[in-house]
Amino acid sequence: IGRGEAVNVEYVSANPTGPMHVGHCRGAVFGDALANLLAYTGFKVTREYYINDAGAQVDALARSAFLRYREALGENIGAIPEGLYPGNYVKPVGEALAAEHGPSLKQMPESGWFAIVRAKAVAMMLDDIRDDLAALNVKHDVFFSERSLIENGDKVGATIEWLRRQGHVYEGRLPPPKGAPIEDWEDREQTLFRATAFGDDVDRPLKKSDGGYTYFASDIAYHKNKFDRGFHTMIDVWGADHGGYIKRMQAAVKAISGGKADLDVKIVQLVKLLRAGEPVKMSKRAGEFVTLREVVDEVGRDAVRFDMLYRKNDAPLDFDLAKVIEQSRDNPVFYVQYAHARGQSIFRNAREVLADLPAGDRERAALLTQAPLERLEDAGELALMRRLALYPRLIEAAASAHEPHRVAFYLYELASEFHAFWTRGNDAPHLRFIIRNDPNMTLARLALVQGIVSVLASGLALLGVGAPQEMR
RNA sequence: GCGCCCGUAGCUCAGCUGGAUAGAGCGUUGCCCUCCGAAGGCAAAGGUCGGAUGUUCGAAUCAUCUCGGGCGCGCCA
Repeated sequence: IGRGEAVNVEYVSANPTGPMHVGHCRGAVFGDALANLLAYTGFKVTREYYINDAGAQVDALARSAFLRYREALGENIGAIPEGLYPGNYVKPVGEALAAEHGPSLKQMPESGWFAIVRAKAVAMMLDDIRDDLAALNVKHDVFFSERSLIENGDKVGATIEWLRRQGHVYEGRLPPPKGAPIEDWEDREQTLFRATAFGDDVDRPLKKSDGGYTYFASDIAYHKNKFDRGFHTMIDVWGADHGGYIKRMQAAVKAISGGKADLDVKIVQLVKLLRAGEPVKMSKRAGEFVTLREVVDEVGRDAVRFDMLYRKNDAPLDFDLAKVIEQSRDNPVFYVQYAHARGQSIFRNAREVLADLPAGDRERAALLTQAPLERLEDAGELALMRRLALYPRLIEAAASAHEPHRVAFYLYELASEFHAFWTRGNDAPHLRFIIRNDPNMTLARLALVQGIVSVLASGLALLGVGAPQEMR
């Protein structure tokens, strides 16, 4: 269905100010699975990570790193001040700076060391993030730096001027917000994007009172950059707290593309982390939080990925560390993987009846295309075949709706029907997959199993979840 | 006040973009292994799809309104 159309999928919005925490992994997994799905259905997908390395937060990181640097040189720095990052993960940055520069940075004024320290800190944080993403099996093609939009020739300013020439930017005043009262509200003339002309509720500011660009302004420039690179279909994956930002970004994409590009924004809701039903406590104040890595190390990436995808993206999600490693039916990951392993075990055992059954996946599948499928007449077999036949349409629907969770549910249902039919072999031996005195029937059943195993493996691969040969 | 998301069985959630008596897991009740395929399976009970109007031959699905919950609402990203 994609017909080679270029699609840009942007996901993971972790600031490069620390390791990824659990809150990030849902968007990461969702975006990754969606990208898989689109690539599988014929789109030319570019997976993109937008690095928010231009705001005040990375400045705070730089100051935190500088303190750790002085600490690494033997200074007693005391408590990390409010507003900076107190976490221990900043220490290696300080140590690296000390090893690289010795005491020389300390002798400089802030204007001298600041850019150096910030660049080093961001680079090291980004390395951590890449490792975290790899642990989750999440891939990106492009890491795009927000800062690069400003420093390599002011692309943000250029975009604003471009929009101004189109009549979409003007200097004006905004009414004060209706919601929570703002303490230091001052009515001032500012640079505004005419978002209301494209369906938004109010025009949006592009410059801060200190003269810098708003985040929105650089985001417009970024999306214009995507459009200029040839993307007419863009998908952004954001956290729930950014919901109010959708309209203005869609308005901006319309404006910068002259209506030619389309932006779909997928919001992933919050993940509540539980252990056996009890909320997992985290103390942000101490700079401690549950990192993505801790969770992956504890329950494995298959469980994290499947569980995150076994729910609509716009519904909140409870993630129970104890439940996802349970080996039972109420754990969907296990249940689906078990079905795949069961199918594989049939192939292993079938050699007792069909000694010349090829061991290779491909060879066996080729042989089974000759199987006498007309002998599959039982209601359970027919149901399974019907289910298998739905797979291509299910994939298309999931891809065009941008809803990977449909794949997860489908796999669960397929696994369920497979387990049910398997169990009927207990009471009705003629329904077993391997029939000792009837190699032809065995062949037909193996063909059915081949279909099931192939579809399970295919679907699991789209979700980025492993399809094991046997359960341990 | 405004915008967006959600509301389906006791609980957690699906519902294939409008189609037939609304589904699954958990929980409850009752079953299926002396051994060979029980990490599994079968069955029962349980729902005015938050509510109201409307569109339609037909609505959990679309529209309007309403109630309840979540998120957001210059110069944070």
